Amino acid sequence: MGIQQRKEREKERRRQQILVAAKRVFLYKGFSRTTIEDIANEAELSAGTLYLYFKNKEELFASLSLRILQYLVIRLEEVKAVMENSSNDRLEILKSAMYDVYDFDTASIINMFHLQSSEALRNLSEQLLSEFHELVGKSMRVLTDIFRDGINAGYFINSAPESLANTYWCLFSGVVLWEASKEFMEERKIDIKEALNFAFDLFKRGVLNNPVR
Amino acid sequence: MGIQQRKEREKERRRQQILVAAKRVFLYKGFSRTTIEDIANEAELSAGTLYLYFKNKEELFASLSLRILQYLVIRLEEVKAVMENSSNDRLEILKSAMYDVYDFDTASIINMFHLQSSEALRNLSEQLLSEFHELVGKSMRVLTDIFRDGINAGYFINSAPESLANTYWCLFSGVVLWEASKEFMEERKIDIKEALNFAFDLFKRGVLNNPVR
Amino acid sequence: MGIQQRKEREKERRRQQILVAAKRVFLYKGFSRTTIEDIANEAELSAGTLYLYFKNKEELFASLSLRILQYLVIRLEEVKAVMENSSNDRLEILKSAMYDVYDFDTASIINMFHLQSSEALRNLSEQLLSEFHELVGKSMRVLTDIFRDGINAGYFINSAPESLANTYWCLFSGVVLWEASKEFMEERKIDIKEALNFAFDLFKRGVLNNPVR
Amino acid sequence: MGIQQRKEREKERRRQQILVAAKRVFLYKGFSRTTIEDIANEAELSAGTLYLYFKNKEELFASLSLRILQYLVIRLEEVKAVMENSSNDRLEILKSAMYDVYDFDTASIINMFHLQSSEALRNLSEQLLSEFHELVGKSMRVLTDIFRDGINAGYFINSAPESLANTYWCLFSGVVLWEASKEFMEERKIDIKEALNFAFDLFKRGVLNNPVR
DNA sequence: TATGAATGAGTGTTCATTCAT
DNA sequence: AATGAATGAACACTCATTCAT
Repeated sequence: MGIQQRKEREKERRRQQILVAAKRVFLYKGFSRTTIEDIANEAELSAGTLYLYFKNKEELFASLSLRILQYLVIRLEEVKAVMENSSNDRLEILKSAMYDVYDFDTASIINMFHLQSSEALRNLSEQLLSEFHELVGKSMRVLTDIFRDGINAGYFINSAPESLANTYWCLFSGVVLWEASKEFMEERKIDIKEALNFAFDLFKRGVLNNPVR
Repeated sequence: MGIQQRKEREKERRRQQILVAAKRVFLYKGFSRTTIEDIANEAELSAGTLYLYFKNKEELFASLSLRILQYLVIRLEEVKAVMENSSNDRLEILKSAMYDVYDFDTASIINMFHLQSSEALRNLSEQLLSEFHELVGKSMRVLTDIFRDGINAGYFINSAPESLANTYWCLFSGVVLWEASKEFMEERKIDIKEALNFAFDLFKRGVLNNPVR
Repeated sequence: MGIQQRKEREKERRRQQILVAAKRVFLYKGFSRTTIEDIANEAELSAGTLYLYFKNKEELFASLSLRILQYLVIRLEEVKAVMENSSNDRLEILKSAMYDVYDFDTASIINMFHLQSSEALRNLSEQLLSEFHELVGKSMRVLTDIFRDGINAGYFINSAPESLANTYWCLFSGVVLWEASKEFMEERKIDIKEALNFAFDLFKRGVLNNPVR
Repeated sequence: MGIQQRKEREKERRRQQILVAAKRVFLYKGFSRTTIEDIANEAELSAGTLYLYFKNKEELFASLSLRILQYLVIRLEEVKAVMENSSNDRLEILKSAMYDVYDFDTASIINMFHLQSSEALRNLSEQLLSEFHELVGKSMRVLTDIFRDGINAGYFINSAPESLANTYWCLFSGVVLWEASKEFMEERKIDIKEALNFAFDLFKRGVLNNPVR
């Protein structure tokens, strides 16, 4: 039925409309200080309507983070797959994947790291927390595989791949959070990519086995 | 006035007592979910009493972060001073200073990065925010000086010292937040120092000009 | 108009379908806790549709009670009529009528007494309240007639027939409510009839003029 | 400490003040339709204050019912004790105890029967429900003992004492609820005692073994 | 100085009812 | 006639903050 499909599409569009609004408000105000009313206003809907699409505020927030994490996992798996047939600079491929994810939904990346690094995590239901944990774990495992492969291929220094993955992740989240925080404190637009670029290059210098110097 | 002084001392001691309690609770529950009552209970005082020592919840929280930042600035300045007369491994000196700060008040370091990286920052008054900003800025400037000195001395790769300082800071905060978050998610005690060590060593490999390999 | 009539019939059937569903849900959840959505689900209709058949939730609830009361009045009038030509045991006839009513729609009887005995009454519109009052009044008047007749015929003790009717009604509602409440509290099926039987027999002993003992 | 005691007394007085207000409002509006604000207004306090004395609305409501039930149990146990040494008319003693309870707190008796007979019961927490159930059970057991004793002493007809107790309780609650309901529907003051008196007398006629007629 | 009772503003969530399709 | 998305009013409950004692 065409009608059926149109309804589906509209329902999905409405969901997106709410997610977009939520993303903006959460980014600006953080989880606790954002009210359902705020989001409803931003989405030009009534507060009650939000509950037709999301069980509660927490799930609305988590949806955003989960979505970006899902995308991250997908991109990382692609990187892993590509790498096996490639002699290209592995860290460049990885970096460009991270940028993809970052560009895909910048606000959500920041929100996600806020969620990960903050008390908001303590507000999540058991269920959502474990979904979150699961996805983060998945990302870390794939990232570890990528680094393991690079070590085995002799490109990277001989070290624990888990630790490399861990450090890479920390660097990424650290830069994103810190630059976002500067953006807020100094009230000016900041180019996070530049800082990411510098950090990743430094990381590369540290991890490559026989850098051409 | 002996009496005057004793009173002062007692007042200061009471302030500390509250700060210690607050630190514990904030670490455990985060800013939003911590109630004044929680802290009062932990400090074995009544809620009203807290307001005799701190203007509000926010200031109480910020005090902790400001204190650790003040200590950080002091230690960084020492590092800077020492470095000028030293041919020792500069990054080892810096690292050991960072560990000092970390050990000095672990809970507050984590709280401070939570504050920096999260919505809590948006709760601060103009006044506190600028104090916070000021101290962070100071730290970054001294850190930048340290790296600039290292570059000039030819130890570090030729690059923008601000960017090195920035990356160093991001790495530090990234590791601390991520490990603290893992501790929460996986409900197990995690050795943050180990992760920090790995990360700093990698950073060192990346930043040294002529590493012995 | 055959079409007209068919439409009428269908409309009435739909109304019944809703009433049946509502009865079940109200019995299980009580008035306040029952949502229109609950009833709609039970009736396999949408929430909006219910408003095509009933002005609001309250009227839907009252309809059930009014229907059972109407049936009660009819049966009581039959009893009254029968009695005038009968020398049978009057209280047995009455009791069997009460059982009829009880069996006719047990859920509604309980709902009706809940309505009568509880706050729900305070929710009714002026209009519905007076309809309800009217029907209850009618029942009581017929019941009073029945007892008056029994007194005049010398079967019952000489006393105010209104009081006998009143007590009879209280006993009936008291037993029904109490047994239904036990059913809920003790989470087991209870035979209300047994308790009713005992109560009515005791009442009979009390009211008969020359009981055979 | 006198101060300590005074505080205790004031605290208790405040609790009573709230209970009195709550009782009035609940009686007038029923549980669901009564808002915390209503009670706060009636008690001339702010809504928040109520939560310093009662965990929630439900517990506030239940407190009233539990209190009257506790009193009922006490009075019934006295009746049971007295009866063993008495040849007085047992049902008169019982009746006068019931009147005592009724007079002790009429509003609460009615509220309690509303609670027992209505959906409000479904709102209670597991904990409160079982307390309620426990007290009601206790009352019924003592009442049963009283009737058993009367049967054994040959005063009452030979029948199941549980059933007598049950019927007595149903009659009591039925009369109270019905008269209270009439009071509401007909908007006039009604003498519940008169109806109770008639009902109890009829019950007595029914239950006595060798009534003087 | 310390208390803790009281406040009242704030917020997530529910749900009866409406109405465009 | 039927739908179900949208509304918005309502409400229980929390908690930072104040202030009389």
